[in-house]
Amino acid sequence: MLDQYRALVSPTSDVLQVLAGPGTGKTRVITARVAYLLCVEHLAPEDIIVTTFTKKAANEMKRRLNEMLVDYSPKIQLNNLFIGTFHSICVRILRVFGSKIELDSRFKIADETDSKQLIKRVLQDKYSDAPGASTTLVVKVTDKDINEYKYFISACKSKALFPDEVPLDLTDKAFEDHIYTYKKYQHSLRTNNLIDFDDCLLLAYKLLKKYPTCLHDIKHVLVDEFQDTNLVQLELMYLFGLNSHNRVTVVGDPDQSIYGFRHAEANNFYRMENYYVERGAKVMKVQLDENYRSTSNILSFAETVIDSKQKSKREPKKLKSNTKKENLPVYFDAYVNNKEEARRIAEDVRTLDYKYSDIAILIRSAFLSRMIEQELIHANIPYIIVHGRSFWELREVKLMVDYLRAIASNVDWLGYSRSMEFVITGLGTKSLQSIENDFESRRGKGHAGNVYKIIKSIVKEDRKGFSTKAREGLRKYVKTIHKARHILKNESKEMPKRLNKMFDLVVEQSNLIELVCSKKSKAKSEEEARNDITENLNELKNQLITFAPAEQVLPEDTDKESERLSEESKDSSDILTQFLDSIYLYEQTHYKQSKENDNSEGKVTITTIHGAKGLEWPVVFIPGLADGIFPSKYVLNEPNSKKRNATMDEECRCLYVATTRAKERLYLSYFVEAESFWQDTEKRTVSSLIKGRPMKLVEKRKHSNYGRAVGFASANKKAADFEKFKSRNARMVVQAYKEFSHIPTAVPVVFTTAKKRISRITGLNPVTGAPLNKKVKRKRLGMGRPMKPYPLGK
DNA sequence: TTACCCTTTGTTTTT
DNA sequence: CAAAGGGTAA
Repeated sequence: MLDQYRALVSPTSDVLQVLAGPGTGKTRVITARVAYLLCVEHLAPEDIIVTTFTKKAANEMKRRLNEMLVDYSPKIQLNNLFIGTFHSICVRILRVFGSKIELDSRFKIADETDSKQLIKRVLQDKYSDAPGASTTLVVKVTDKDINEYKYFISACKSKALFPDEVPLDLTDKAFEDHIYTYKKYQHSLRTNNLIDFDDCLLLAYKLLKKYPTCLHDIKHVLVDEFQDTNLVQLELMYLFGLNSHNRVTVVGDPDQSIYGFRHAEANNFYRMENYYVERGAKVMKVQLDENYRSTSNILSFAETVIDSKQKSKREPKKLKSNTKKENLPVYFDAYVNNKEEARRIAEDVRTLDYKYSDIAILIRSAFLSRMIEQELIHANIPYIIVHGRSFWELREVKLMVDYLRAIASNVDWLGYSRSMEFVITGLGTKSLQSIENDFESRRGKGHAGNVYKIIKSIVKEDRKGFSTKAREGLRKYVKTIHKARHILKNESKEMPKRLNKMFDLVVEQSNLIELVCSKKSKAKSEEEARNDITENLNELKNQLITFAPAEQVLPEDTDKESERLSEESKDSSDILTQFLDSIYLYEQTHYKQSKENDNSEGKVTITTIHGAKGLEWPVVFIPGLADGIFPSKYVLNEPNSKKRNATMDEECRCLYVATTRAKERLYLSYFVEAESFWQDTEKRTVSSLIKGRPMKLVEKRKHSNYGRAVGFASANKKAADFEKFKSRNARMVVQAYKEFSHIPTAVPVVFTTAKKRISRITGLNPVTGAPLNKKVKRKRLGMGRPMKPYPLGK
């Protein structure tokens, strides 16, 4: 408590670093500090920048501030507080001042799919432009290539390096090639008037470096979760604080740094200290180590997870537990397979004397939720699952968002091309290519370029080179866009109503539901697929019409701006643009709930560990503690030992974060074998994160219903017979042929999935032999994103 | 040039 | 199971 107070009133003219272990009241300190700045130092809300890790954290902080200040000084306009993620703050700055660095302020944010698509295109062009390349031979660009370049580019951007500034790496033979690709990629982003995630930061950095006075009013900068900042973000923090004589407060915990894969560097704590000391500023450090959250058993266990290697590198820190709860042991269990594990968790959840909302299941990877959901449903336990991105990557949702992009912009080629390709039959690769060439050549000649106009003229002039079908489709497409824009401008109605009408029109005119339905697999009945799609679209519509744009307004750039904004009806396109921004900045969260009914018991939470950051529950389950899962197989298979050690340390910290979410009860477990439809089963061993740790605090439970894998031995024997066949399909066919020989079936000539084949030939269920007409009810399980959700272009 | 059928292949974490 | 890639018929 004393430490918290010291942090709070530390002189605001000094730089302040708060090193706050888990559960030590970090959020409380940073919120109180903001309140202090507002009330005691009388700073205006709009003169304070607060960066948080997520939008949710920002809202939570606003809520707490409001609570604190509502009686004391209700006049303070909290809505003017400059608060949000680094990304969203930077986007807001760029929308206003972007023109100073030749950025069209109507830019859109490119998501992962967009940027991969563009990189793919750049690579393809590079290969076909190469001397001696055959014009007919299409070079295959693999996903692996794309990811490699993407990673390289992202790493550069995270270090605030533009293509010309990347230091020459003589050890890297492909260096020039990488830089070339980086350059070309930037160029193609600009052509589409897109900026990618990293650009949000990089371009804001470029802008502020050149014109630091854009933010001349800022009097204090606060950064939460500082351990997860990367180099650009650090540089941005310096720039934000430039006009306030380095009045900066950062809060974080190096032990909880789990975003290294995003180029975050906990080292920033030291970098920052040196930077300010060199500039003659005084750097105050406050360490919080009194834990108000967890029992001492949980804390001691957590410390053993992170202990050994990492601790020697930094100042020792020992958390002291300050809670009066009963000090229960940490439980650790092994199960035969993931189904048994999930079943046991469900049983525990049901029998524990806690509200469901007090219980969380934290998983390393999203796909692990599937089995757990299944068993929770089976046990009739309500749950809520925090979807990261999967909802936004559903086909129908992405498609609709692409439509919205096309409506909001005339130059968003990716939005146009993807929605057109999907919706218009008869319009294929070549037709799209010719439109794109047209667009790019016009853009090159100094014109702004306008996809909308181009397709409109194709329709009007009956341009050659397109089939009748394609032209008819285009005509309808243009009409839909036109009508949608018209509805948005109709000022006699309120905005939500306009949006609603516009949305319905697009869905209806594009025949979107039927189209998506026909391309979905036939595993579900058609009616059900249609219901799913409609439901998802309704969810999207709901998000759109209830969307409230951020209120914080930056002072307008008085230089020139706004002439071109005036031609487009500002508010309607603005709201779409802002909505799209919020989607691409991951500010829109989507929850999936097991059931509508809201009993007082609440719901169990399922989330990834990364998504659990900053949260706490009385009861926490951490399943899947087996090598290959947690730590993930990518870490274990990393050939470069230096990298492997670094990522392994990060896995340790990840488990540290997970365990310290628990207040009273902590259940750890793992399984030997996973049940999965398509993956060959593989035996697993205890996670090396656990193995070898002092386990005196841990208790293994004796179960009455320790599960068994059914028919495991015989399955193995059979599988051995099929070894000689190379493909899995071949194995399946042979296996099915043997196993289902009681069903009258022909020897499969073509290798189709065996079960599909048999059911098609016999009209019988391949497993039971029963006639095939019962429709099985199924729910979409799992919060993992749909695997590769959307066509990545040709 | 596009549509369609078949085969192969595939799960980290996220602003 | 779900989606991408490859081949071929129309």
